[in-house]
Amino acid sequence: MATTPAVTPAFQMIKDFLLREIQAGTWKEGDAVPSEAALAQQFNVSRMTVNRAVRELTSEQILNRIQGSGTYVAQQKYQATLVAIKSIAEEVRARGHEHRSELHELSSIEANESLAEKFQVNAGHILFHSVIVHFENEIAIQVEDRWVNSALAQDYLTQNFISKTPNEYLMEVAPLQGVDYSIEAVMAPKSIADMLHISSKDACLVLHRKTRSQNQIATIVTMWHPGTRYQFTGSF
Amino acid sequence: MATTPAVTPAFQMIKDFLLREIQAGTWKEGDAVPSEAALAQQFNVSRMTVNRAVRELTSEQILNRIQGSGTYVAQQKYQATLVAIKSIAEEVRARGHEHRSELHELSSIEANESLAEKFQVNAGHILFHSVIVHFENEIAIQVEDRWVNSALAQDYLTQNFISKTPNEYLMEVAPLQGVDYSIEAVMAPKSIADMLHISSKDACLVLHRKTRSQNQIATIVTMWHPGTRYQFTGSF
DNA sequence: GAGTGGTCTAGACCACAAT
DNA sequence: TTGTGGTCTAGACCACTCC
Repeated sequence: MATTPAVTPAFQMIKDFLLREIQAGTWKEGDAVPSEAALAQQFNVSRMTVNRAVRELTSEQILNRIQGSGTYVAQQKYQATLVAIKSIAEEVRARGHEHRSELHELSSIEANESLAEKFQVNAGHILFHSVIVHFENEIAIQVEDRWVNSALAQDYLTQNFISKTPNEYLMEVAPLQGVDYSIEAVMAPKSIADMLHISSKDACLVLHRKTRSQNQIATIVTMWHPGTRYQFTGSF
Repeated sequence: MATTPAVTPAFQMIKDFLLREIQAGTWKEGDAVPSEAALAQQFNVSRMTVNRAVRELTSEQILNRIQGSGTYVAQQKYQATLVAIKSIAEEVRARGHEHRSELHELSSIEANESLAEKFQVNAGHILFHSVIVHFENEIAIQVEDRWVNSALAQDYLTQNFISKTPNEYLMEVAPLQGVDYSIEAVMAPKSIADMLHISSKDACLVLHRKTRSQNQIATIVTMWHPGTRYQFTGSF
């Protein structure tokens, strides 16, 4: 399944190259990437081959092209879909509000059977666990209960989650491959209700999310939101 | 050769042609469309130009290509994203369960100011209103409270919503242009709780959705789900 | 005017499917 | 073996942007 074809087409190699360099930060959002002519020379292929690579990346919204001007790295697409990979801190700040977080737990633990199964690792595999409460203008809006695969984020424990959220840190060290999620409404358990400063009879909007990176399960997160003051929105 | 002063590029004309013929039913799902060589001859263009048209339609999931075999019309595929435009009936049946619905209200009404604003129409504009409860294996899973723009679905009131859900009907008469949605968790109001056969203290997962079609607001729907037995899931 | 992307050609060789 | 798609070339002309 994961076997690479014996021969990768030239246009694909160019796409891979561009994606790699963008990921590596060689060109940042808004920067111009090399012209078709330059890439054609660099890869020793015809311009049409480069054109295909760049055109496809453009249709994938990785690049923007402006005729007569050049090709540029597109703005990172704020996850179009509902389940924002975008950090909650960013979201709050985007609304012009103040974001603050409280770290309630940060630990390392050997996976028991249940966790090991969820992460598709062996029992005993080291996992990191953090519990953080996020505030918007001093009002609690999210409890983030996160499990992290140590194989993908060795120094998770030494992070300072007050200035940089786990999301922001993990996006850096483990490029996202895919996401599974589910959303449900439940009554808040006492522990969660306390952290959110709501009654345990109140409805919570709960987002479960599992992210994959480098063909492993990277994180499993449960986010609890007070139903009365939080909602997911989106459009397409 | 004679450079075409084409306002529309040749590859785009070929895409349009194929889309039109598929829409018209010339080729149905699974049917083979003409080969690249045949299209090149028909449009008097080079094979590469046809290739681009067909390749793009393939990446748009309109067509499937099988090397050595041919190009085929793909299966119509519905919204992959979370907020399924897919009807709940279809979803339930896909799980191998029985779907049943109860019509609790079906009426025509002149928009008051609030509704008129939401629909971006004048006050007094005719709107249709339906309230339907959906059951999965005789367990209530959704209350669907729907407002419909009469301009886009004149015969909404004469539909038999037991055999065909509003969703299914509307998808036919008003091709979807876009969707806005939000999801929240709330305590069930008494009227909703009764229809779902839950306690009014229970958490409900509520999906608000506004669809656009033909540059108008087509429908505004609120879907109430018992939090304990319903969740949204997805991946990307 | 130089540089960029947008499009197109008329061939070519290959891998794969159907026969 | 024939027909199909998959890829690629080495040019070309055009529209547009930027200097």
